[in-house]
Amino acid sequence: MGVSIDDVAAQAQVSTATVSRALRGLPRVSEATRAKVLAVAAELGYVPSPSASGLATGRTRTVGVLVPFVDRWYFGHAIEGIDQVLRENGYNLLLFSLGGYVHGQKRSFTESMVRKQIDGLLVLSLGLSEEELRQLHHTDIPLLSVGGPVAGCHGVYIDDAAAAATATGHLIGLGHRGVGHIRGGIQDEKNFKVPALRTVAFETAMAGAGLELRPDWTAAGDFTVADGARAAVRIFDAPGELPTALFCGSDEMALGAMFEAQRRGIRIPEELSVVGIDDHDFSAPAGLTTIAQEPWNHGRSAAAMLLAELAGAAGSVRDVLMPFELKIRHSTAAPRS
Amino acid sequence: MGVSIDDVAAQAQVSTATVSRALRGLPRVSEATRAKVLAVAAELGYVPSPSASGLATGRTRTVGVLVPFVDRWYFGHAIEGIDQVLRENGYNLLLFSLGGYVHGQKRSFTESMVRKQIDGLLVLSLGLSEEELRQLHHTDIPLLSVGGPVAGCHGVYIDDAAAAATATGHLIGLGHRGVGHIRGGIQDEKNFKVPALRTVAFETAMAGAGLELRPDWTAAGDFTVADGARAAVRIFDAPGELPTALFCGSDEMALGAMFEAQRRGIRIPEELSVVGIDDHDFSAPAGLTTIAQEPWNHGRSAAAMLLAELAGAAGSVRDVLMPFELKIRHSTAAPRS
DNA sequence: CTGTTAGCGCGTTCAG
DNA sequence: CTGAACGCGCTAACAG
Repeated sequence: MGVSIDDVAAQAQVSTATVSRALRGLPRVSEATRAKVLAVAAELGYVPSPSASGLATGRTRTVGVLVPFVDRWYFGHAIEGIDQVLRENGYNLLLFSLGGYVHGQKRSFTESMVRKQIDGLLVLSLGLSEEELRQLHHTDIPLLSVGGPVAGCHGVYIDDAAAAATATGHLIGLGHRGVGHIRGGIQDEKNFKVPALRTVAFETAMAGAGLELRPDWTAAGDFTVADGARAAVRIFDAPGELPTALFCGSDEMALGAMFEAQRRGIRIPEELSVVGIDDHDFSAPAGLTTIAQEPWNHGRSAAAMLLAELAGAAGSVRDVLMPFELKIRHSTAAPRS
Repeated sequence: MGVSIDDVAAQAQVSTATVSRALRGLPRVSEATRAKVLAVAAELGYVPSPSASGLATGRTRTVGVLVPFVDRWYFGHAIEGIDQVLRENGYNLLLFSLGGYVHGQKRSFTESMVRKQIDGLLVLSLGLSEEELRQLHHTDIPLLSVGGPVAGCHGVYIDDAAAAATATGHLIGLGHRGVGHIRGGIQDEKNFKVPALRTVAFETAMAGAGLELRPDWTAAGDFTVADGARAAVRIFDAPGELPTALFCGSDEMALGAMFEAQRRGIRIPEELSVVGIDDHDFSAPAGLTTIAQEPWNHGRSAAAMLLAELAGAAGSVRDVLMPFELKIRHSTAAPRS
């Protein structure tokens, strides 16, 4: 079954040490014998055992990716980007998903899951508890966050406050004065700061323009379409006049609000402008104005930095701010009157 | 740094063999010494090295998951389900994504990626080439497909033909006679049969009802919203009358078509009924009538079977048909006149 | 019930 | 430039 390095060595009539050196492109091997070894290895279909080389070197050529969900827009795309550069460099991707809160039970992530299994870890938009963070740092493997700031480690993400401010500014610039808000973070996941950053930036922008924050025009959701629709219901059902615009903490929630508006015959953008953040795959087809970010590039960038660090370039892992861009489509316009 | 089994053995004043037995819950260890070992291990924060035990046992407690994309509805949810049961059983999940066709270059999946790294493999809705399949079987690790039939190995998925027939039947039962079709599979991925199964079932159902298949009412997409919208453009732009209903190969395409219809002021369901397959997260909020399937359960079921097989229950891996259900919402109704 | 002894397959000194 | 020998950390077979 398993053809090992000894088989190759025997067949090539050299020692296992030479095979090892030849196959890994190390110097101190004559071109002749290297060619010979390569040929024999290929012929025998030899592939080194990761377990064995892992044991010998202490490195697994595997990086862990910790995510709260894999089935959400940002994470799916980020993982895709990470996978690309990992694979390009011969690294494996070990996935750890917390799967939201299955059955209300939080699945915890512990050092033991990581111990000696991975060379580095990418943490996606996830607030780790102090305890978990401490354990992780204790293992001394390189750590990097993607999608949002995580206390105690560097990360790659967009400036969420600036993004939210831009979106809000777009609405205000259009002339809107009654702006509602569907914010994220209803679940209040520990240390996950993105929803709060966007919320605060919105409120600051509104205050800066001298506009009122109306509680009855504010609702929270957990970043999903369904929650966006539910939040919209609460705002639309509030007594009195409706806002002329809605700032949503994520495109999914914005889209949910649009569905609800459509259900009620509220015309967009004539009666209501809606803006989100993300540039979800559905946003362009739906004509949603939004702040675009590219999670796959966040993933690529983060993975590249982590690999550089693993390759020995200490200090490669640092904070990186990714670009975002306002994409004006058909869901926003100047208010009616 | 790494506290090894020897450290535990020394500290507990027993042999490494005893430590190994105690920690793995094997018999032939007195409760007293087992407790002692457990205590010491906990105190020292000992965690076995996967590489070492992998080398010794030949098993990695890791299963590979091969997907065409991770950032698509079906796959993201299926992976989530797989991850759950794997984690519950102490297994790791090694992810291999083909990432669609990055830069037009197909990333190939080879035996070497798997060699000695995983104990089993779950292939998600992916047509492997004959060559790849042969290589994989050659490694003799258990193989199981999820989401669609793959020649040469068992799988868990829904009866796509029946699902498509049910959706089509719903339209016909409502009285529609002019039914358009947005089908999947434009990319024609090798061996990926799901789009074709749904397409054929639709055409058979139409023929069975004595209804005409009009080429100008047919368009193809690759299962995404954007493509659904594009396909709808082609159908809506066709000269002559429009169909009164549209059967779509996936919810994403159905949703794309709905966006395009809305853009043109075509009212749903008054002027056009739309039905899809999947029950995508956006479908309920959008009011889309569809055939619901639950990919996370497909993943859970497949992972469970694979684990049973790995646990020694030969024959555990077999074909399983998962349920689907017609969910009537607001996108379908009887035709106007 | 427990300890001793071999490897598992590969990387890595250190001689030559 | 090459080979022999040891060790990585753990499990498995065999004694005791």
